[in-house]
Amino acid sequence: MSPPTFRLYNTLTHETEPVEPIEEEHLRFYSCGPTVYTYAHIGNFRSFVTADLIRRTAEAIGWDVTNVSNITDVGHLTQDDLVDPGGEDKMKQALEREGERFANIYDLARHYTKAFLEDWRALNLREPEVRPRATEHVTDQLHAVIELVEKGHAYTTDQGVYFSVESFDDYGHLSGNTQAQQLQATDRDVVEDPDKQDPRDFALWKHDPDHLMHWHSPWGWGYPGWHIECSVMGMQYLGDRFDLHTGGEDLIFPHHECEIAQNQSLAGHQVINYWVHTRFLQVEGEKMSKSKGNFYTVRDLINPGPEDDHVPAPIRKQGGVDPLALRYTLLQGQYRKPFNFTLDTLRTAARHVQRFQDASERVDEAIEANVDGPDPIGPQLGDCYDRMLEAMCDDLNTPAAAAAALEGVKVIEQADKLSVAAAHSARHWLDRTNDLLGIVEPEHETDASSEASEQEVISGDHLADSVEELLDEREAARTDGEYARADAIRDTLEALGIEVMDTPDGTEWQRKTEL
RNA sequence: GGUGACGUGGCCGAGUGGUCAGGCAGAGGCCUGCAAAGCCUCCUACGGCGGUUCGAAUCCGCCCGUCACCUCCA
Repeated sequence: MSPPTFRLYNTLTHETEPVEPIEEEHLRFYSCGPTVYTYAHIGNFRSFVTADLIRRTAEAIGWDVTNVSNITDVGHLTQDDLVDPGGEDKMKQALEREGERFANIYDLARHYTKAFLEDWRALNLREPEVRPRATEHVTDQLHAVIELVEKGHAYTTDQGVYFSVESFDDYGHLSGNTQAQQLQATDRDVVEDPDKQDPRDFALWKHDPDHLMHWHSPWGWGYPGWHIECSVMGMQYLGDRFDLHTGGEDLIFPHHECEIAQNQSLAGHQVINYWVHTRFLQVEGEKMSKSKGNFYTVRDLINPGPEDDHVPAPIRKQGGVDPLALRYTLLQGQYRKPFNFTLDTLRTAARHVQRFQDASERVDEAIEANVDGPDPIGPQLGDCYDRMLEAMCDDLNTPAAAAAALEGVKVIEQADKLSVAAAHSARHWLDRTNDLLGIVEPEHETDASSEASEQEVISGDHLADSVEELLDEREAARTDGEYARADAIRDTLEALGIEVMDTPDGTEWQRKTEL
């Protein structure tokens, strides 16, 4: 069977289109990464998950993938175009807020970069081929700015270098913000540079020798504008024609609009064919914000500290959720639709992820047991996989793909006995499902997770001894028909957070999930 | 005001002209000493008003509503 056609919604054309890579069967794309001035939140990661799913889907249909995903570690102004009287930027603000923790702005950026990469791996995101840092490409950015000036697309003032929007006819194509009056000076500039020629013009370089990060340039000491880094790093690693660019919906304007203007002015032609944008998520029906108490970083949910009291108590009590449950939750909504992140969805996701893991264990045991027999489930699982892939190729329809995956795991659960042949089919399906959706098992070994699991094993063992003792006692009571005593023991265990289940194969127990 | 996305059962969420989504919650049943888990069954919706059609959740128009961007934000 030939693989389905991979289709994605292209913001540039407002249509869902077949993805046709410039190089046959080789998708090359750029993903806008984070500014590393704080911990990334679950909304940030919704966007990175989209990029990851594009990669996985492309790989699943047999394509090669080259992905560039940047780290923005330059402190840009809090207002894009503003020469702030106080010279504040996000990273400087963060440094002032947390001054004692970091020796300087580079320290701060390093810390949050490291944290970001840990979260990235925890959520089973595959590594990009290139992960460039903005600070390591400032010279390249300078060259690009010089070239834009030379080509007549930019001009200098005392305060910096600006891109001349008038020099680029197609400005506004991506966002629809074509009318100049939409960008009134009062809207865009809090402090106007009197020498700016058009209110729509945006900064390529800021003259500011006092900025915490500054570099030498033909226009004196200063730092680059926000938009130029992505243009430069994208074209440096992917060339002046590549396939696709991803980011959050807020980046459509101004960031990507400006990036297109820069790219095409530098290259002289269209550089990127497809633009894919992920919608913001809401939390419990509201915009995520610290003041509403519904603002979650990734680490809030997977590894909350005792003092993180904005994290719901059930999550804190059980020491955080499985990162894959968080990932699975994010798959419950298609990237282009509004998505309401709720505790309820997270709870359900945790249960479903557990089912995949249980099925995976059962399959491994069946392979070990090596019992001869027929394989009645192989074809069903193959069909499930086809539907998953079809759904993913249809503009990353993750809810439909997840539904098909759930059907597959059900097929494995319901199989009475797993012959070794059936188990191999199941193993194959689970592996391919994990390749496509990343929801079965972690693909990275992280220090944090191995430490945590080690601890869990230790405390688990300790707990297990006392639980087993109580269960033996209960079993004895049950055999003697002393059900009142047996139930009392069960109540005791329940109070300890242990759930008891009597199965045909004997009594089993597990930690009750608090969610 | 400009631009864009979206509006499906108690909740989440598939579905682009005529047969089923799926999940969660809820109800009943099987199983169980009783539970739990699991399994089976049930709950049949498409914002409103027009239009096209033999037939519309699905196409068209208008209206209403939600969200987002237009200042940094994924």
